[in-house]
Amino acid sequence: MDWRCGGWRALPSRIQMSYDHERIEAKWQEVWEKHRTFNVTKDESRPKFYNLCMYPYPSGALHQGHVRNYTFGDLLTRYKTMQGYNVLSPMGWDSFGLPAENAAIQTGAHPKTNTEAQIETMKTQIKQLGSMYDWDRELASHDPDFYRWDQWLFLELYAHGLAYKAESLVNWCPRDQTVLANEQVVDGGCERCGTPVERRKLAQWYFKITDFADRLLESIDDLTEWPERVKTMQRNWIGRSEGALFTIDVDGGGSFDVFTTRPDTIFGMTFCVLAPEHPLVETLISGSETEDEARRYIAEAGRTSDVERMAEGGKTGVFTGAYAINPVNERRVPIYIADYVLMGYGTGAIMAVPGQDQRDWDFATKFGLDIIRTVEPPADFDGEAYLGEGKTINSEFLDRLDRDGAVRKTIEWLEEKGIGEGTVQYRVRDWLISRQRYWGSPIPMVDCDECGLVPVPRDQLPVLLPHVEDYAPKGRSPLAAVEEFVNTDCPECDGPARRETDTMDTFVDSSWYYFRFADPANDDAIFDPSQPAYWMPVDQYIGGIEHAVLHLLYARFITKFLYDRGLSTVEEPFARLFTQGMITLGGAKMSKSKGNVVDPVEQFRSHGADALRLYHLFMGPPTDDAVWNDAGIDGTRRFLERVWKLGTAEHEFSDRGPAERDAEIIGLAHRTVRKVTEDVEGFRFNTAVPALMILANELGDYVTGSPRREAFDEAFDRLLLLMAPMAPHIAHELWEVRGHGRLLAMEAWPTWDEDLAREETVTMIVQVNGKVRDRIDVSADISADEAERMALESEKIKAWLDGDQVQRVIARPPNLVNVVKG
RNA sequence: GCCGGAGUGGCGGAACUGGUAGACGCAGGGGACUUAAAAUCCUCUUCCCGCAAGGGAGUGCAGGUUCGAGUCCUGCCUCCGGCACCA
Repeated sequence: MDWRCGGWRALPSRIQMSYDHERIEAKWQEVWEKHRTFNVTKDESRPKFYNLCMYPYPSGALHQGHVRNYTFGDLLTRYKTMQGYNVLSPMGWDSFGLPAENAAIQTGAHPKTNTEAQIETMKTQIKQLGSMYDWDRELASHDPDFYRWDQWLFLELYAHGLAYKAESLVNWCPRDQTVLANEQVVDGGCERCGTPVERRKLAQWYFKITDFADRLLESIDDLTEWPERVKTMQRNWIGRSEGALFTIDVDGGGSFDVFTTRPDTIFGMTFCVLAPEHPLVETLISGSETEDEARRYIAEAGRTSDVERMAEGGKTGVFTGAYAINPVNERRVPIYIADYVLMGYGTGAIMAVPGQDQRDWDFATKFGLDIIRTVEPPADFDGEAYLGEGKTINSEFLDRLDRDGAVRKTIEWLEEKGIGEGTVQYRVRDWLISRQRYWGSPIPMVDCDECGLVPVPRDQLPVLLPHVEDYAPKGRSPLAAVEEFVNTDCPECDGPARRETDTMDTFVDSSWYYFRFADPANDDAIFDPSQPAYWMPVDQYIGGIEHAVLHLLYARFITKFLYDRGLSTVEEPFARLFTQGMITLGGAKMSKSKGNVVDPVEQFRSHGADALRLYHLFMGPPTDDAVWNDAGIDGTRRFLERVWKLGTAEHEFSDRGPAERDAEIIGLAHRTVRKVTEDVEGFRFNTAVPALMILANELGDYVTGSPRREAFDEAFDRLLLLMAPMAPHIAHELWEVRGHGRLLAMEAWPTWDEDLAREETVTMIVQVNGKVRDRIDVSADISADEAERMALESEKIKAWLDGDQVQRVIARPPNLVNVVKG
């Protein structure tokens, strides 16, 4: 019989009770908000769980990436709440920054007006998704109550020598008209707009993240619940290299320092190279015969971007006319200027060893310089520079040593002579945080002719961002044009002074906002340390992989700083990190500019938030990119319709005694609880949803054939409990319809009984020589001997054996028996 | 170049510590219901041979280990991501 049509009959009073998702979703969103289920305070009696999704930039329109993110996050909030945790799930807005400012420039509305309108729209949409937050803790980075503490943090870093202003070569985005941090340059272009960056020499503000490089690197090992991929990216970014730093004298006076990871090859140095921007260059070339050529080369190098330099292919450079003395053997070698040596790494100068370095080899062959091998390559080696292991040669006191031995001995020698030492270099640079843009937190510094740079006293915070009508980018901060902002009194001497007009990188905001969520309304301090002492670390952090280095590195740095200041009890902010994949359509990430956006708000109307949430959970492994398929959401909607009918139909229950099929459906329900619990713990939502579907489908069959009410109730209620974090609206409605008094969200997460979950019979497969030849239903606790006997008695197996000798029987009860014949 | 990750039906994807490859869903074929359509339901759906019973092949390619390999090992190919003239 067709259970969905004939196995039940709808009562007249329930005719209006079709699955009306719009009514149900609006109803429960209101209930949850009124009930304040997800508003929390410190509660030492329960274990805490801080669950956080990376706070969004308020674009004004929820997109599928947000939906995916918040669906995962909300699932966990609800799941952990049902498990009895005190769950902190806050939401806020990354509302400062270029996107907000650029959007405002396009619409003509002021960034503040625009941003605040967009926050309201997005908040409504997030609520429509049914995703629950403690809105009492809402914060927005453009709010003076928030950015005041950005400024406080800046001053705290400044006071401890970790914020400084310095002039150096920086990355400049000509389109956004501002400088960028190294982390914000991707493939030589601006992280936001892709425009190739230019190099400019400018005075800018930095946070001294390099002081924390070793700690940031070392504690990556403690992040056991972080994806390996992200940890690798951070390790690469920090880029630790062990080697030696030593001084090389210039023949005729002067000297420069070089860093090398291969001090063992020092006897192979046949020339030296300085970066074009190296401070010694000017001295070396003035008056030399190659002076004009060198000046042209330096000027050219200054104009071209890093991308262009590398695209050129081949090495370029100019002889300075000067010579250096190799300290180990007094050999006189030429000093070149070449742009393959970067001023920003190491000392901006190298000892060139073409025998063991391919870049130096390329340069040496192009300029006809000597090549000396100091590591013996294998006999069959036919390459150019040899980078492998080998015996040291042509190196006097290092000869015949292996690499490690030669490295150690060279460093000893340098240290004895007092000209060098073993050292460690990091690739990571200090974090450039000043921006020449309007929509950000003003840097709380004052420049006084008498006193120099003076920090704004903390009781004068916040330095309010003035209202400006003309905030279009001009290459310097729009604040510089606001006289009443710029002109101020020096906090030290009361004389006339000028305010710093650059604003802070928005990654400063996001580097500590998760602390503020623990104590969001504090007017007296960035937060009361007792609050994060309870809530931190974030137990689960969820967001996109694009922040693998940027935000996640900065946040780790600031947390370590706060830890050192005694403000944080944890040294790492995020205990468990989950990075979700993107949603693609037509082979590209969904974006407005590509015109491949599927608007979630439309789907709230057409399919409902629950169907959309389930589809996001179902569509594939949460970590992987997922291809959007319009028809996919039809499938999860159909599933919900079936559950709805199961929950609202009047089933014809039987008053017969318990039978095997009752035990089967209850067993399946218990197995489903086990499966879903394990899958949720392991972030395998894509396999948890099918488990629910199987249970619902089986329940559908069950109710058509004289079901017992007790068995149905036990199984179906478990289904609703399992669905509560995934499709919360429909689950709550059905829970109520079925007469349960308590709010489903407050019920305990279901448990399972292993005895009930155990399957009575299983299908044992019987193989002959590894090929499946028969299937036999057997008791789950069958013995190996019994399994073997049944297999050999099978008619099909006898036919396959065809009288041949049985060599061996492998029995793996209850699943498999393999009969091996000769 | 270096470091990660991944290749499974028409599609998204399942497959515990090596043990029924293709769960679940989508799409498609056939059927029921309907005046009809939609919706819903039933059923089939990896490929090849066969009327069928059944057989054979099959998880990027080539080998290997094993009673047995999507899973382990070796060597390739392809794709994706990160880093990259970092001394």
